[in-house]
Order: sequence, then C-alpha cells, then structure tokens
Amino acid sequence: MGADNEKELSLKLFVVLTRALDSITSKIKDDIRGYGLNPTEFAVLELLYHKGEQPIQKIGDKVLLASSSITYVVDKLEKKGYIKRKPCPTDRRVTYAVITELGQTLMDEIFPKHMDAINDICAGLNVDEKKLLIEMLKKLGLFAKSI
Amino acid sequence: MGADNEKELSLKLFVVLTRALDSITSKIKDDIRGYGLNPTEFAVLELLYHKGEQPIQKIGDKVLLASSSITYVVDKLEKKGYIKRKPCPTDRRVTYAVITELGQTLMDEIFPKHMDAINDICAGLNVDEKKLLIEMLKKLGLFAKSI
DNA sequence: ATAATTTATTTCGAATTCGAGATAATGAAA
DNA sequence: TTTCATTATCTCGAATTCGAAATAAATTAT
Repeated sequence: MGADNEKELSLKLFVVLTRALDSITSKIKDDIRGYGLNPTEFAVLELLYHKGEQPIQKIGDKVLLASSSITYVVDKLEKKGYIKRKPCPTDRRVTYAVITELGQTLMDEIFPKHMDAINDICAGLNVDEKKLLIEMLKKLGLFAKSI
Repeated sequence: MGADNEKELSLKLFVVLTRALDSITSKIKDDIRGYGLNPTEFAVLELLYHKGEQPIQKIGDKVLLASSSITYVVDKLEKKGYIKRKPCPTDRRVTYAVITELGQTLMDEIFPKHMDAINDICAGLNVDEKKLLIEMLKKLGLFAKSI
C-alpha cells in the first residue's frame, strides 16, 4: 500500500492531491451553481468584489485563465448585469471590469454563504492542521512553480 | 496576512490548495505533452498499463471523467493505436479497453521518465513532509467527499 | 518624427468536457 | 414470460477553455 521509494511517494502525493481537490471543488461547484454562476464567473466576480475594478488582463493572472477566456467570462457577467466594462482614461488599450450595484448586492448576499459552505467542506481538519497544510502546500507549490 | 478566523482559514486553504495543484499540473502537462499525449489520454493509458484491461465505464470512475468523455478519449487513443476495444464475452453491454503492443512500448518508454519528472516537480518537500501531507490530504478529501 | 517593438483586448477555430437522451442488453418482479 | 427497472455505451449539442492571429494603442529605438 505505502509507497516504497521517493518517486512512488511523489506520484502518490500528486494523486492524493488531485483527488482531494477534486472532492472539494466538486462540493464547492454545487454551492456556486446554487447562486446561478459557474466557478469561473464566481471567481471573477469575487475578485472585483474584494479588490475593486481590475484591468481585464490582470484578471487572468489571478483567476488562472487565458486572456481570451477572460473576454468570454466578462461578456457573460456583463450580460447578466453583474459587471460592466469601463475604458481606462489614460491608456486606451486597457479596459477595466467593474462590479455593478446588482453584482454588489448579489455578492453581499451569497459570499457569506459561500464561505460557510467552504468551511463546512473543509471541516475534516482542525485549525492547526489547516495552518500546517497551508504552509506545506505553499512550499510545494512555490518550488514547483520555480522549476 | 494570516487568516484571523476559521472560515477565512478554510478559504485560504482552498485557494492555496488550488494554486499548488495548478503549479504542479502545469509542469506535469508540459511533461506529458512531450510524449504526444494530453493528460487525460495519459491517465487512461496509464490505468490500462498498470491495471490491465478495464470496462470503459470503470475507467471514468478512476480518471474522474463522465462516460461520454471516456468514449471520446478512448476513440482518440484507439485512433493513435495505443489501445483497442474488446467486447466482453459474457455481457454484451460491456466493452473493455485494452492496451496494445504499441501502447505498451510507449509506456515502457515514457512512464519512468514521467515518474522522474513528477519527483523533480515535487522536490520542494522531503519524504517525511510528503507522507504527512498525504495523510492530511486524505483526511481532508475523504471528509469533503462524505458530506 | 518614423519605424519597430511591446502590450491589451478581442476574434476565431479547435479541443475537451459535460449532461441529456438514445440504444441495447441484462436482471428483477409480476 | 412479459414487463419494468437498471446498466453500459454512445450520440449529440452546449459550455468552457485554449492558442494563434487580428486589431489597436502605447512605448522604445533610430
């Protein structure tokens, strides 16, 4: 059962990591669908909600999405009335995405629920374990990114 | 910087988990593309390589994919000649996917390289840390799935 | 000042995934 | 046995994502 050498251990880590995140995101998706959004729309909306207006291009960095995909998501959120585009006055290449009143109202309503849901989903570990896990994941992730 | 209550800690855990896995999978994808496969194709091929022939439906469970998606991936691998379909003699609803000689040869060649790559990518933690991380992720994931 | 390069966004087509429904076979119930 | 429900696979259309190329504006270099 246990990995008998470091390579197998690394592979096992990758598999367990993938499956753990899959279990979690599958539940989180259920929560988000209940708000009439998909996970990407929610992520973009949340970014604007918490960090204020953003150049469209910067959204991609934070939400881990290609710029062409951002265009698509921003279009959808705009059609739903939750955000709007706003041209940058100093650089005409740039377009900001800004959350609307409707978007604000929605997020005021659903974000607390969303946090509760995530907390419930992550209740398999206690506070200290979560802190430890976060540190280890940061270490793992930063190293992987640096290669 | 640090989360000041449990809900924020859970949210942070989710974000860090997502980003860590993203950093890792992005590197693993690079590795797999180098073998002329995409990650899903590789996962299916690896399953058949290590676990032997599988009913198409069971592949979906292990690779976390809907049955209609499995059909698509199996079609592609079959066209590439790495696997073939084999009807089940006792249950005519069932079709097995079986790795071919060509698929075997490919995996004999690339799987060791793939394990090396994963090990390099995961080298940010030592063996004990990996073991600990695995246990915590299992605990987290199993709980999330059970909700 | 003009040209060349870089940057931001969008368009377009392709790849991947899903869910709902179709088809066919098996198993259970009457 | 005939019917009903379940199971396995596939088809189809829609959603999402990407990468390459197009467009347009800003910046840098000559």
